[in-house]
Amino acid sequence: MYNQSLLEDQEGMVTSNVGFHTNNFSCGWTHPQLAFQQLKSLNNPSSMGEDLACHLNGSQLGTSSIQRASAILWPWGEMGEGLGSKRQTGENNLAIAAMKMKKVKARRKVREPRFCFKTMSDVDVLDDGYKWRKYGQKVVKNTQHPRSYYRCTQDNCRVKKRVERLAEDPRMVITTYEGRHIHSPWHDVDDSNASSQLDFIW
DNA sequence: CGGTTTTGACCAGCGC
DNA sequence: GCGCTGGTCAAAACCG
Repeated sequence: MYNQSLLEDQEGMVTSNVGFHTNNFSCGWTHPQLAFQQLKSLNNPSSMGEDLACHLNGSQLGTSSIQRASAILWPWGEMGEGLGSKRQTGENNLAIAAMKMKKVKARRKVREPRFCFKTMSDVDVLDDGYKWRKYGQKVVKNTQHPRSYYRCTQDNCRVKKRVERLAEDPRMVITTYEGRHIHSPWHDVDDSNASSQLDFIW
């Protein structure tokens, strides 16, 4: 059901502001990777490799996990298409950044898949099941909060993520993932039973 | 002592 | 060409 609406809107979207809408789509994701898994299952298998963004609304974030969330989903590559009327929003600051990155990546041949989560949280770094090492921090223009850069600690895994707080609402944390893990989450290593539930790589 | 974080320097892309 | 900006590097500091 959602799959249908996603695809129809995705194809039809040219000028809408934040892509296709599945407002208040409820789900019981407990981790960002599960959210992504859900996202992938909703999407057309042929487009599973596309960059995707996941905007989590009203999530209750404990110290380490998202208990529940509603979501607006949109393909990352289309986020910049209809910025016109919403240029002032935090969502579109993100979209503008995405558009800029798209340009950069278009020049460089390799374009890693990306998607982002926007969550309300006191903590900057969500426990998404993977281990990350911080490799940089940067103050981004027009924001009072620095952006942090992380890399997956696993050998040969080149996944990165950026973490920043929304200027308009510092309670909101934007986590952007880039690339796909070539290994299972650390939680799986600790608990082999969990691997059957989190059996995917992104 | 090994892994992680911090932070200033450096680099590449973009706009003017 | 130049300045601005975002992303990355790498040495030093920090921590368990």
